[in-house]
Amino acid sequence: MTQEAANRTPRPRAPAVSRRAVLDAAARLVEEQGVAGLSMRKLAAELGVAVTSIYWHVGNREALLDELVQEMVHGLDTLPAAGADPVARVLSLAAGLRRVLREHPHLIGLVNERGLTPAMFLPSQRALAAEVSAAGLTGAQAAEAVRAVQYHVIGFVVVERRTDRSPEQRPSAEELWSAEPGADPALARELATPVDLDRLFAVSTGALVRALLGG
Amino acid sequence: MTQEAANRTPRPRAPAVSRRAVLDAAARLVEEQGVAGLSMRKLAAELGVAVTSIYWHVGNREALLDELVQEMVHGLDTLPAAGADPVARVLSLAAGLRRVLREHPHLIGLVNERGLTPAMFLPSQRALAAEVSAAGLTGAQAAEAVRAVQYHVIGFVVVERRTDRSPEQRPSAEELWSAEPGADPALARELATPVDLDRLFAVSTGALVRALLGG
DNA sequence: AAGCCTTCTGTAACACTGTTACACCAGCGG
DNA sequence: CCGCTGGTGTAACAGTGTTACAGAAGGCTT
Repeated sequence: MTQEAANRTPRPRAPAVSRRAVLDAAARLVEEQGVAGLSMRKLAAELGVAVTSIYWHVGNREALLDELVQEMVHGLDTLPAAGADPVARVLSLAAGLRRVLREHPHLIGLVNERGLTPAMFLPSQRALAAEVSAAGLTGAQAAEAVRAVQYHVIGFVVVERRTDRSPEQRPSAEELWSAEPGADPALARELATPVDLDRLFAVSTGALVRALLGG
Repeated sequence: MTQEAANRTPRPRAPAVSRRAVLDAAARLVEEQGVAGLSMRKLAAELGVAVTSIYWHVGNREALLDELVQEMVHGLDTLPAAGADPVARVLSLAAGLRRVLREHPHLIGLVNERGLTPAMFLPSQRALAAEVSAAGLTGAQAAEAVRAVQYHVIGFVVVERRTDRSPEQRPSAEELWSAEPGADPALARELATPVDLDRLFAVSTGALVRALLGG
């Protein structure tokens, strides 16, 4: 009986912090310093309060993160699908999904650790399902197409996010490929170039969707 | 001067632990309990030695993990490509890459945090490049195909690994889709079914590769 | 043989983490 | 006035990575 009790009575004495304030401060900390940067003591200090107050309001760290994730997931809007044909519409959904995921870098990991992945991706899954149906696919084949696109996008974002975060890759792909030309020098030269993630996403997702939808 | 000095002289007094023993014990701990389960004190206790000895031999935790990852990466064999046509050969490479990644669950995260991704994936990238060239692609288009396949496979494995690890998903996809049939009941029924990851991988990768290679 | 120098180990501490047992204070209802 | 409930604070426990420092033991030079 922590938060429920607090909400029932209109507080006897003005509390130093509210559950809302704790959640907001925690969200800010996570956004600034990542999940590892969220410590109960830092949070308490930030709010000018003792640690035990935090615990009283939110239970413990795990519950706090649970709540944060719940709120973030509910804050995600349903994506609009734009375009004339189903392929274009699915691609716009994929691009939108990628954009949303990139805007919430810490979210994917948190969501999966908490077993909320299906809930989080249900809106996009529903939107994808509608477009896949419109493209003429049904049953198992349609389900596979939906999931294939989802896995592809989520996986891509996870990988590209890591590419972003990582500092200078020590033996960089550039050096490695410059050292070993291989059969096709033009290919080696290209692979020695930094990745254009936007383009790579467009190309790979386009290829996948067209193949799946038979466009 | 920790490890280098130790290797120069044939040890004056028989040391209680060797750098090798530390690395092996650490690898075992990581394999059993994950990266978070590797603590310097646990490691020392396991070896019947004080913590400072660990630090003397490997520097610190970060350097220890660095070394572990280096060894694991070097232990990865080059994948063989099997099949008649380029599409089949690329697919066999993709399947092999997935298999290897699944066998080392902790590796991907560690590698990326340490900026070793290009070094780790160079062998598979080279193999993919050869097959893509054999399929007739050149230059930028070939490079995009190589990278698209790589991102797809790595992303898929990351996502499916999380699916595995996560405990019971709280509002499971099954419940969610049973509650909301949508337009195509057969599709909803399929999406309410647990994912067959092997099949999904085969379907999505097959579609992607065929589209990229024009097969 | 004496002394030093390098290698390696141990003790004990610092600062940090999540968490909790416990005391306390203030306002409300009886 | 008394006690109950809501909310806060102090201080501790166990755990983490890391390090300053004290040693011990063998090889080297003098």
